[in-house]
Amino acid sequence: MSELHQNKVSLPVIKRLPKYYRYLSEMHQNGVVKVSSSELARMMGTTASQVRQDFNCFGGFGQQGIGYQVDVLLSEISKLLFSEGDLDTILIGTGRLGRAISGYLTGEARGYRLIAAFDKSPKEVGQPLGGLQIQDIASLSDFCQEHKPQVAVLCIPKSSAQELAPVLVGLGIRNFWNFSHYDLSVAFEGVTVENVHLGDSLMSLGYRVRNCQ
Amino acid sequence: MSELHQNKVSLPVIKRLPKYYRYLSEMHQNGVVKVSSSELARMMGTTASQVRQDFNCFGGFGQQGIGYQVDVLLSEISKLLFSEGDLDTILIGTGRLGRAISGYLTGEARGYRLIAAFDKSPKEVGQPLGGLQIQDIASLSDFCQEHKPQVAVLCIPKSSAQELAPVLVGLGIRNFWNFSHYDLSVAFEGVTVENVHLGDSLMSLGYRVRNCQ
DNA sequence: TAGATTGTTAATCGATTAACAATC
DNA sequence: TAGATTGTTAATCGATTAACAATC
Repeated sequence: MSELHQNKVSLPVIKRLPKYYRYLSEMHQNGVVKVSSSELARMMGTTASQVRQDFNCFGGFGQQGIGYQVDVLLSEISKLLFSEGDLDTILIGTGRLGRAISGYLTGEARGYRLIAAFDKSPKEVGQPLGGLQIQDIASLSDFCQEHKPQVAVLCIPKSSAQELAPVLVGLGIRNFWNFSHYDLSVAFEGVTVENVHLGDSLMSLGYRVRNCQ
Repeated sequence: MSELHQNKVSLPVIKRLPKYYRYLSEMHQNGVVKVSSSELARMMGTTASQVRQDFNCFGGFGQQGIGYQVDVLLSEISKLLFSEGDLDTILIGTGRLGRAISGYLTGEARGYRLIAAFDKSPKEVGQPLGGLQIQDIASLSDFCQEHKPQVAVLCIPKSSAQELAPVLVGLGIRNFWNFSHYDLSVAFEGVTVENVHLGDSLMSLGYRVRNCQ
């Protein structure tokens, strides 16, 4: 039963896939061949039930009585995460954070191709950034019409994001890695947004530290 | 009924507090005086029920029949998030990401005081970083014994995090803002960890883009 | 075959949403 | 008072965990 019956996978499951990928990659590198749901659960700090339920969202990856083959599991999850080639991606905002993220995208990340970076500051425009040349935000429209990027990474302040979001959506971009503190998903329907709200993250840590939770 | 009866607040609620804080700050700046749970819910893309349930984890912030006063709500939530002064914080790892985060901590973030930055590279050690001088990781132990930092920010690779985590925990640090791909919470009990796994975030976005969810 | 472990259904748990009495 | 809106209890929904038949 190895075909995918991935009708509608819940967000909690999707969010766990990368963690499975990390642990399985490591095991694979260490030459581990076989793993059971309970071993994997113990390593990852979860339950065997959850591991099996999660994998069964995508079809049967294991062998009853035996367990899971690490390479099979890894390649199936890789297919889910990275299939169909790299995603053409543009970066908006080349400040400190934008530059760090650009390095991450080009260097370590898998499944994405950074094809352009934009900034509105004349100081930034024309500067090199990881093999690319930073472009003026004014040329965004032309660029998108020509290259049809699939993903935009927003490393800009809230106010700029609020301004730019309708433009980007209007240009056909439907997927966002959003570092701005503007809530894209509240304003736009049918758009896929992965938020990295550093401020929120830090505040919720602060709450837990101060209130001992 | 304005006293806090905050026995044990669930993580989903805690994670929503920063978002309330953001929206209420903006309203406050715009001179909005009063808001109802349904207005706030509509703005934030949630439900009035959830807003009221959330606020009632901390006690009654509103007035029946009237609504909530923006300034009361904002100051109550600020108390929850930022009370008891700034948290002494150290940064481990001063690469691209570490530098971006350091700027964020010193510049924009509220409730934290960055008191030291460490790196193991001799190239980094001694360099200035936002008013501080980067220290050698070898002096971490002495520094912590003297200054008792409460929070460590980990901007280092997985392997370094794996090595350093027991050291940091041994030195009494119990709170982590973790950008490394090492799962601290799996290995250590009784430790508060806020993860920012950029790789995981990007992969889960990739899944949704590729599988149209 | 017996033991192990999956795939899958059922039970539990917790979070969200709805309902409504309290009250401004 | 009547209308509005909270605080809080009850109902629903969904995710996690447990149980167990299928099967290697």
